[in-house]
Amino acid sequence: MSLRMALLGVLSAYGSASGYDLTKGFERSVAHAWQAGHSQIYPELAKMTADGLVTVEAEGARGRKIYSITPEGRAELRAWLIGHDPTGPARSEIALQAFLLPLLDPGEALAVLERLKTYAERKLAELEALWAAKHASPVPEGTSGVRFGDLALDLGIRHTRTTLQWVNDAMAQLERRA
Amino acid sequence: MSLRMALLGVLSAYGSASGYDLTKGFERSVAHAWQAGHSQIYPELAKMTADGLVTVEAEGARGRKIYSITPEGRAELRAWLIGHDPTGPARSEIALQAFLLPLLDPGEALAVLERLKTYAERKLAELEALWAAKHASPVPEGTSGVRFGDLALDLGIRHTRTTLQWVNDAMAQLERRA
DNA sequence: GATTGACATGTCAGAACTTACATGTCACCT
DNA sequence: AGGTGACATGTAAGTTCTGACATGTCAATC
Repeated sequence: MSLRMALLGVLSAYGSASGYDLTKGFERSVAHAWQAGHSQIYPELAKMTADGLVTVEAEGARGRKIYSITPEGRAELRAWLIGHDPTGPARSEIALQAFLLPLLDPGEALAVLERLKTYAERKLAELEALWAAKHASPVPEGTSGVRFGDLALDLGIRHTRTTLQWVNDAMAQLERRA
Repeated sequence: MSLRMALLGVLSAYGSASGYDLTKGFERSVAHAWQAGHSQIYPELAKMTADGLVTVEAEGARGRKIYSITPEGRAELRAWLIGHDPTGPARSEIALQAFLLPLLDPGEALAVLERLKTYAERKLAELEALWAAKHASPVPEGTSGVRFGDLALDLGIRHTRTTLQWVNDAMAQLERRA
């Protein structure tokens, strides 16, 4: 269901887009909130068309199909946003490795943490670059006067910063014991 | 693969356990890092037995099967921890709703944020209770001198606090505009 | 003696997801 | 004219995950 809502949402923000656009859009903007490859997106768009949530507005060059959201699609999205109780992320390999870390001796554990740190630093840089790029050029605003995706991006940046701080503290703690 | 590693890890920490124990253990301790229900755990244990990573050490009352990790299992787990590049969480309904929030008008958006806040508060209370419970009674330490799962739990608590702070700031921002 | 509820293990259908395969268009460069 | 690479859409096989169904044991309560 969530993939559906993500697609409806991005389509709603873009006005109209092709499956290809949506795939790229996912890579760029929604990636930190929801991931999906084209092999998941194309079939889902077909199903959503069958369900009347989106329509093929036009067919462009190179077989390009331009989708747009229907009133039913808009209604479904609204209902989900307002009525659905969301859950936080259920699976994180980082958290899992953190969980299992005490199985290793301090030297090895430190090496694993070092890698987690690299990961977090790279990710933070990516997200901050995205933020900077977004705020350099004007972007459509939503009904609430907030730029589209800004809240989620902010959340992603904060989470990544928290991870980074955690990894630093964990390393310091381990070094104290070694 | 990650489910496998989570099971090997918990088994390694517990010494030995049944599928039922592992299911409960997942609910209690690893839930914030990796989730799995019994319908996933039982078949996976069977496969792991076939692959020689765990063995049925004994069969207890009520058809209870007690598993323990084999040297091969231990090796596999170590190799994964040391060699596998982990990824952060890929999907979060919370982040997705945050992303889509600008589709709603300020009043509705505020209501959604209110719900996210409740979610984060409840989760934080849960995790902190878990922490308190763990630190009230002695728990086996790992090789690195750190209590099992403490690092991951700490990470979970920090992430939840970050989410809570974010939601408060987002609400304040929206209220300023309304 | 019957019922309730935690203990305990499984299967199955369907949904969601990943990875690889497959095909073709169009613009630009050499 | 040929090659490269971004554009563009799909399919298929296999894995993972969810939610529901199914079955039986044992201890304690009523």
